[in-house]
Amino acid sequence: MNKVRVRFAPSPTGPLHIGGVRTCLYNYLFARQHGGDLIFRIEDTDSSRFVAGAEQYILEAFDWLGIKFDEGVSFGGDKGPYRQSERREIYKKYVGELLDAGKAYYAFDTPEELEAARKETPNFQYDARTRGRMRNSLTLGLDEAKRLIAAGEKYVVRFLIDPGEDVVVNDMIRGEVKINSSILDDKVLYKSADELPTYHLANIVDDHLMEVTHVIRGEEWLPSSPLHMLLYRAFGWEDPRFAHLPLLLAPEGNGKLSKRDGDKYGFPVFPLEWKDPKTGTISSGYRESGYLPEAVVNFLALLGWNPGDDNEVMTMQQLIDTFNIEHCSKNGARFDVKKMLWFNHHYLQECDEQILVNALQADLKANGIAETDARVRQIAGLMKERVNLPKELWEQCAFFWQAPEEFDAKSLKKWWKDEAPQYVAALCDFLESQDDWRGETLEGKVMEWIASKEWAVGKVMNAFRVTLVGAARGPQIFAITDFLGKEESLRRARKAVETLSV
RNA sequence: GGCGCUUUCAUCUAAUGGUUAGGAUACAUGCCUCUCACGCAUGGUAUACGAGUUCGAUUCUCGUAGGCGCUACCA
Repeated sequence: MNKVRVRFAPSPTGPLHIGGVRTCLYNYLFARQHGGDLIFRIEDTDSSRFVAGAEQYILEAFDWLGIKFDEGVSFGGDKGPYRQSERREIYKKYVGELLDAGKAYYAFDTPEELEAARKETPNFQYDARTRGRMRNSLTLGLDEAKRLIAAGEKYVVRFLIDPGEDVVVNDMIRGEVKINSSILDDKVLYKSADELPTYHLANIVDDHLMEVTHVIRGEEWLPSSPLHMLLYRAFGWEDPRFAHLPLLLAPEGNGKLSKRDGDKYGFPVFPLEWKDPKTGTISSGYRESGYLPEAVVNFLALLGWNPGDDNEVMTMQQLIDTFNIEHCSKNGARFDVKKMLWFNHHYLQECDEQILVNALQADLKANGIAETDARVRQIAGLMKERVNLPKELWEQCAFFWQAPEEFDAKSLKKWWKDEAPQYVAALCDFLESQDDWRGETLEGKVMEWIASKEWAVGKVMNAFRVTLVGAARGPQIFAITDFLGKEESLRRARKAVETLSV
């Protein structure tokens, strides 16, 4: 039994899509649970779509998420180089092999000629039926082809596909998928223009040379997997096992999850924030939006797979232990923003509070407030169960630093009834006489006092709360007075009695 | 258009040739309680449709419909 080796092989054309993150996560889980290797390969065979910084971005994203590679670009290994643009000579050799064996041929058709052919023939496909009338080494003859190449004419190498054969792909998730070779066109394997192969050739050669045992990728690759099978066969290589993962779908409506959906529904579709180097457009990222990596990983893992029992909250190690690729669902999964938030809320409760402190400090600074970490930590601990994202903290707890200027209409209607002003005024007088302002002691005193008056606790306390907070919300009231201190608490309460009774 | 994949609550999903079709999120209600939130409890909502096989189908087969993907000198 060979060692399990899988790879994640993105194209550096921009920020990594969250769907790609999930694909990589599944590869990682699969590799880890089998004691195998995860390889990081860069598929930059399309020189025209290369985006600077994308590779670094992808690396940083996985580092943040806690997904570790064993081998590949920036990780080393003895099967490199791991950047396809650095493997030109390797691909040339294998393209030559196919050419020599008559399993591939040179084609000289220009993009314009191909365009014309498509226009002329509906559903034009470069294949057994049409290659005979195109400009290629089959119609021109090999000598003429060689002459054209020597004369510097641009060409591509196409894979010669024999029609009428059923190719069976044995998918670990879907079982046997049968596709007839007639529907495949003579795929371009290599282009002389940039001396690079296309994805199809590079991916087969690399997977073979890097001894990849399992190809776990998105469902969009399923239709071209028979082509890949045929390529393995043409080289006489053993093909790896395949698993085609269901796609991530937009939260509503049609299609797969796209960048637009993120804008539309207000959630990130990228792990990290990305600034487009050309347009300067900024796309939000999970990290910068305040999502915790554990939450993102946990949520993503469950989008298309589940452990078979009722467990949902799982650590990376638990995911590794229970992951089962054959248990993946076959149908596309809609991205549920609400559940993502729920996971984040959950992990926020047990995360390092310094994360919350930092987030809140940033907003305090932005509002010109200087505060010690210790006091901010006190509030963060009080407020975290009320938020899904750290950035919601400030709007939820700004009243700790800013006395209310306006009062929530609904809260007033419910709690600021006729007797309210006199309750609060009397309470203020009582509080004025208290020397021990610590929350715990104050609470007992106040409760006693309210009881002695035979007033309803709720009516008094909520009226008081509204004067302090500006609304009927927030944590335990003596936690608030504790933080505000005697002077500020009384100032707020008295002022509110004044303004609200006018 | 062609080819392929797919179809269980609103969403992610579990399960089985015989179950009251389970869980989670969301939603609603109740409890807790000085409010909000948390937590706890409860509740409603699902096997796309039509045939066939079978004593029995949500499960197996076929068809229909819907969804999705691919159909480039992109990956």
